[in-house]
Order: sequence, then structure tokens, then C-alpha cells
Amino acid sequence: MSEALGIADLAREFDVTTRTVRFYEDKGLLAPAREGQRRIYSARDRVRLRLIMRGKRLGLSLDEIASLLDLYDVDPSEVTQLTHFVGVIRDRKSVLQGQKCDIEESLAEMDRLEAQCVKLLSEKQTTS
Amino acid sequence: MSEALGIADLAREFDVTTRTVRFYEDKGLLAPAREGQRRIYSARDRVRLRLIMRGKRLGLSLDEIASLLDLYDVDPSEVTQLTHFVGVIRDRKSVLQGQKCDIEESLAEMDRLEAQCVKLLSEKQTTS
DNA sequence: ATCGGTCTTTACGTAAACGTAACCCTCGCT
DNA sequence: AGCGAGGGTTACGTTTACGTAAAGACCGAT
Repeated sequence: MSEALGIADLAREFDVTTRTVRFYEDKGLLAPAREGQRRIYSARDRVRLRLIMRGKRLGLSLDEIASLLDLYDVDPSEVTQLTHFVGVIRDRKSVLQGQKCDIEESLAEMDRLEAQCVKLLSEKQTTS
Repeated sequence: MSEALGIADLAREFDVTTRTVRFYEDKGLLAPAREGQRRIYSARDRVRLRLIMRGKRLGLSLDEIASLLDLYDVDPSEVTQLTHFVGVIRDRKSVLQGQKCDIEESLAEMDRLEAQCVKLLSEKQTTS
């Protein structure tokens, strides 16, 4: 019932290598518990890895991802950190907004290109 | 009136170094005209660089960007290429859709985190 | 006992995307 | 004639994000 999952399990679940998981730990992105020498990953570690993967899909570097992960561990008593994080969050939001615009543009162009290709192909079809 | 712009002009316009522009040429992403030895950039080159920069903002590698740039130079007579491109375009679209979802999720979380921070801060304020 | 499988650390290798330095040419002043 | 600005090529250096190999620890099954 303990379901203590090892590094191989985690790696399989997220389709990465164990090397990658250890590398993320070296970079401070993960900090699994240890059972003797062996790494034991908790639900929190899984959540973190999910966030890491999403960050990667959005083109973030591991350093950028690291500072974003900090946002999820805010110390509610540190006012200076809180105000700092609000700034970070707003910056992050504007970057995301920008990316969203880029994606909308790209999607529109892809639609256009696809329609153009399909049209050209149908012309070829009918004239053959 | 010719407005022939050199490498420095282009670099300034997109806020990159001339080294970067030359590097993109090495990679086949740009192919400026030459006036003697010097590179002359056309409107088409500018469009391409704009697409390159957008691709980078979305986390694409230069190789990926290169194959996307090909989409804008489709040979309308090559049916095999057209059908191939349709596949590439659809793959690209699904990736973009996925990124869009990631962004929506991230934005929602950032909103949540920001609200949480602001709330904590206001509590500190009133109790001080 | 030993064998295979999974885990560990340590360390060198590598591809991508440029940075940086060295050295050359050429044009437009002064 | 000299000189600085800007452009060119060549080539080595650097960072990031791992891959890959080496060598050992541990554990259950045979």
C-alpha cells in the first residue's frame, strides 16, 4: 500500500530517462527522500516533475523552471518574498500572454497554409 | 529609396547580434543577396527573421524552425511535397494546441498564486 | 554462492546556439 | 597617407541539457 516509487517508475511515467531525473535533482529541481541510498519519490515530487515537463514544452530553461517552482513554495510569512513573487508572477504572466499571441498567429498561418495546400491538391485531382 | 539594409540594420531591428544573423545564414535559415562581399537583406529576409524569432519564443530549435520555414516556400506543382506538408502542418497544429493548453493552465495557476500572494500581503497590512 | 536486475556515484562526451577573438578588406573622411 | 567604422571569414570557447560508459552496492531468485 505504501506505493513507494523508485526512479525507474517515475522516469517511465513521464517518459524520460533516469539520467534526466537525476540531473534535475542535481539542478535542485527535485529533492526526493532517501531510503538508504535509493531515491524515493513522493506525490509532491511527481507534481514538480509535471511542472518541469510543462515548462520544457513551453521552451523554458531549467534555471527558469527552477525559479518558477519556487513560486509554489512561498513562505507566507516573508513579506519581502511575497512582494517579490508578485512581481515574478506578473512578469511570467506577460510572457505567457506573449506566447499565447505567437501561438494564435502561428495557428492562423498554419490554417491558411493547410487550406492553400488542400486547395492546390484538389485542383491537381480534378485536372488529372 | 532603395533602402538596401545591411546586417547591422537588420540585427538592430530584431535586437540580435550580427553574429546571430550570420549564424542563421550558416544554418540555411537566411540567404541574403550579396553586393560584392556584403550581405543585403530584402523584405523577404526580414519576414523570415520575424518567423525565426517567433519560433524561438515558442521554444523551437533552429532545425525545427528551418523545416517550418520550408512551409512558406511550397512548390505548388509538387504533389508529393504538398501532401507531405499537409502532414507537417497538422502535426505542427497539434503541437501548438498542446502548447496553448499548457499556457492556459500556467496562466490560471499564476492568477491563483498572485491572488494568494496579494491576499497574504493584505492580511499582513491590516494586522500591522 | 552467484547471477541478473536495479540502483548508486563519478566522469567524460556531445549537440545546439551562439560569444569572442584574431585578422583581413574597404570605404569615407581629414 | 592614415585612420576609424563597419563588414567579412575562420576558429576556438562556453553554456545547457542531457547521453553514455565505468565501476561498485544491494537484493531476491536459483
